[in-house]
Amino acid sequence: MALHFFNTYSRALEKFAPRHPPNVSMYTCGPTVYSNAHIGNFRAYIFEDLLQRHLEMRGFKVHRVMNITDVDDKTIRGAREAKISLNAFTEPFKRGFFEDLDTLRIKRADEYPGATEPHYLARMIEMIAELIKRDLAYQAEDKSVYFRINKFPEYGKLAHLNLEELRPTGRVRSDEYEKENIGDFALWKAWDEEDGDVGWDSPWGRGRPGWHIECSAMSTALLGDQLDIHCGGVDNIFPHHEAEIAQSEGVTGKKFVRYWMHCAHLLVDNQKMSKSLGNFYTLRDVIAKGYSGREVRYALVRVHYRVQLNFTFDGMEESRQALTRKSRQALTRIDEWLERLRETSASQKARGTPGPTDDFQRVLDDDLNISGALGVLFESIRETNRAMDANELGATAAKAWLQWWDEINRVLALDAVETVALPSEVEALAEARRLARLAKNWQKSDELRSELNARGWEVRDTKDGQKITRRVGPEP
RNA sequence: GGCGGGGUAGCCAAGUGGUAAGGUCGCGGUCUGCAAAACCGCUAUUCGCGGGUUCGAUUCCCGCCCCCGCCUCCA
Repeated sequence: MALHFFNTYSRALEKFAPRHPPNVSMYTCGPTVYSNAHIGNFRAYIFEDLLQRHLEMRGFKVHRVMNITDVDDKTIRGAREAKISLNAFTEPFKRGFFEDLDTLRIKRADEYPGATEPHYLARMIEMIAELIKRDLAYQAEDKSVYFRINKFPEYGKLAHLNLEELRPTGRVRSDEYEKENIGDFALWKAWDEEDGDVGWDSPWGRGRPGWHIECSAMSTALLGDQLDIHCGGVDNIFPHHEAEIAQSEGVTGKKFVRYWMHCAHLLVDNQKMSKSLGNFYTLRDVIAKGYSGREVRYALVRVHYRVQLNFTFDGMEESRQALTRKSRQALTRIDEWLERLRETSASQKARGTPGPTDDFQRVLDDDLNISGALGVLFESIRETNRAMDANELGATAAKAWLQWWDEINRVLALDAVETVALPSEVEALAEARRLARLAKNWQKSDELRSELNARGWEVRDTKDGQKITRRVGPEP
């Protein structure tokens, strides 16, 4: 099966064909920097990371943009409460966001435009002016500028919503009488007292951009009028992405996005995360409980992106076990396997056994079927381990498997961190234990093993002697 | 009410019109001085429920039940 993705717009699996192969333009909705991002946010970013990495493995050259929303109600409120400037308020969260991306081994996008950058504000204003010129937007009595959805018949197509049947949910501000239609959304929000010193001048007076227009402006500025892929969480489908289509196509007259891809929500203990339920976790919260970024990455990537993922700490334990097989072992199941493969590849063994296939990649081609792909990985590990146990894996095959791992790991990014060097006192204890074992002094040997354990090191005896590894804790 | 996603072993989770990947947990075994790792074996006659189509359905169709999410600025 060739590469296929599920397109939210058509609600169907479609063969992937970018406009200008091998180039792929990809826009992903980024964070609003008013706090540290939570694990639900990262589920989306990891899905996008998997998507980018798989595309790259398949030979595409991905140009990816992720916006940073650094002005909105929440950032303004936060800055006001902290009595600091908007920029001073958002800056630490921006920095924290990039640190978190590194923790999770998420590849950097090519650009991270910010909504308050003058260049993009200018473009937003330009787009809004064009929409007004085309009668697709109007300035209301409250001085804000709104998009006129009645003039854009396509509005609602992405979400498959019949706008007449929308229920009021109480989340619509009742004071927005000024709008012609309840569904009209703000392109430019007129300044009010709550905004304090946050605001920019525009042809419609002082104010700030609406959330949706920022994405339309930055995506088209950096990627052109037509994008290959646009991603986000399902909650962005409506109204955010619907609005983006209306604004962008309203200005350019061209089809905005070819493939819309949305990931399902992450649940915690089967409920949506919320602070009041006490099931709200930032990435930092989970790391603070002793899990490594790699373990969190695995836990968030292992379930297909269109299925809701239920996050639990039992699931975190399971992820740890899947990677390491033994919770206190630092050497992972995968590393152990790689080490054996390296030894085998350096040997003179010439016996032929089947080498790797491209099953992993083929399974991912089917709308990023990660569970199937991981199944291929674990089966491969078991089969090659079995062959090595039986002394039946040749050096050439071992080399091929190592190469295979390098390839799939460019997508998974699940390799362990570098092995740390043994401190001298650990080295000394290990040497003493080696000598005790040589003398078959098992009591002494076990005492020394306990001593090493107590110092945070794990000892395993293999036919090649003892192996000392650091116990798993937070990633160094 | 509308729009989505899902109900597969204790738990997590793929998948196919021909009779259930993988992970985790548990038990037994090979190996080991003991452990660990690795490997082997066992653990769903069955895929929410009821009909239908079919030689055959978990997979297709119809109806129903349950869970979760979205419905105007939450990834």
